[in-house]
Amino acid sequence: MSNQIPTPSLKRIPMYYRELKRAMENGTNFVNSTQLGEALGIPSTQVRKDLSYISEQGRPGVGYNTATLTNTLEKYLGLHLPKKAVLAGVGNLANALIHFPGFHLYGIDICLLFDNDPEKIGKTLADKEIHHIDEIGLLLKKVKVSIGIITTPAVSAQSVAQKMIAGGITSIWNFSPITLLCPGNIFVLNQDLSMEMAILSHSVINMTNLD
Amino acid sequence: MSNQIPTPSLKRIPMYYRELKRAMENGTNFVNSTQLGEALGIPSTQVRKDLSYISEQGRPGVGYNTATLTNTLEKYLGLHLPKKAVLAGVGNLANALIHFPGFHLYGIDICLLFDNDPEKIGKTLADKEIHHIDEIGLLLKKVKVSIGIITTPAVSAQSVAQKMIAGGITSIWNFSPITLLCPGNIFVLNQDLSMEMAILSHSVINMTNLD
DNA sequence: TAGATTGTTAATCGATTAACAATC
DNA sequence: TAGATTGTTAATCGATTAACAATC
Repeated sequence: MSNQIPTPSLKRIPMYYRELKRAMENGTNFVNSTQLGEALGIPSTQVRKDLSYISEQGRPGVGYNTATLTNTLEKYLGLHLPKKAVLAGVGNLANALIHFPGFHLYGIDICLLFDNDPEKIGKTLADKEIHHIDEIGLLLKKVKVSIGIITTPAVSAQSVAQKMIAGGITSIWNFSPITLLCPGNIFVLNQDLSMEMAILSHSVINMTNLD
Repeated sequence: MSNQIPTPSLKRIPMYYRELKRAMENGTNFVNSTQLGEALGIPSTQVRKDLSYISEQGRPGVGYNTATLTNTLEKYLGLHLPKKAVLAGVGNLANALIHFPGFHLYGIDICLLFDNDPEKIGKTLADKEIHHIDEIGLLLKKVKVSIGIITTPAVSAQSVAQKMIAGGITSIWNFSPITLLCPGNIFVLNQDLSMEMAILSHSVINMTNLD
């Protein structure tokens, strides 16, 4: 029963959530599928369809109660639950991520940092000590961590992933430019920014090519 | 004729390119669709289908010439052409992006930085001066820039986008947590990391829920 | 009640994939 | 020639959307 929501729909749920939070801030008590859709560039039918996978809380003639729906989506996405993460590869990207307010807002706590550069071991970033990657197994025995963030160069990524998985991590956010080979029960979210950059490049070419 | 490649296929092209570059480094002269597919977790039929939108360079019984195909994809994505970009919102994320090697490798040059914080104006990041956002129109008259990168907070993003568009920018990489309202001829690539974070959170919940 | 909007069915649209003739 | 792999057709699968009865 748990997973018959289509992947494209699932990926839109966070957008609805983001928009609902904004509606909350504006003091809007009810939103309808047309309003949500227009704010996000999505047809209202699709909004209703997507939400129907999760809730049944819309009121015909009225719309969705902002607070109730926000809460439902928050629960569905698990944002209300505290989740621990570790990060490996302490470079500029790691620095940006660790200061990113989103983690805290979405219930994710980056509690451990790792690197393999002797220069960095023992130093801190955002008040968190940087450990040697070889210590990850030992340290993960002490805390239950579900999320691993990989911001290492390509060459280290696969071995880091394996160490994380050995330590009990089940979800990986992979910023490195490599396809990780992982067991099927591990959730891998790939985020190689170069891939997006290439699409951006393509868009520039095609802009000038036509219309 | 130019755009009948399906969006999902287009999004996979950069992955093929990345993998081909790796094959080049390994000195592999030919790759076949099965190899490419296995490296990326994609069925070989889909690899051939995707590539067929762009090239017709595979040789039955042999596969694809690594160098030739790399070159074809590079051209298709426009990576070989120099492209100029500006960035608005000089925070931690901007710092990570500007030091990201990908831009250079993919032919993108971030040539101008903008912010609205008086503290930052006149200072430099990676040897580039930070200008006030209000100067963007003036400065864009001097250089032809096609890409705008928005790493500002949500509240400034829409107005920044408008200024970029007024300055002749046609492709926007939007890291801010807001849906930009832009004319239809502007290409917008949204990259709110919170959206991915929410999916990651959801994966953690569903991991523990079942199997 | 009249008007508005939901949730869902069925039709449409589009992407994936199996299968195989063509060809190196 | 025999074996391997392409490019493409047609079948399948899955997502989007139009339409509308149900309902607030």
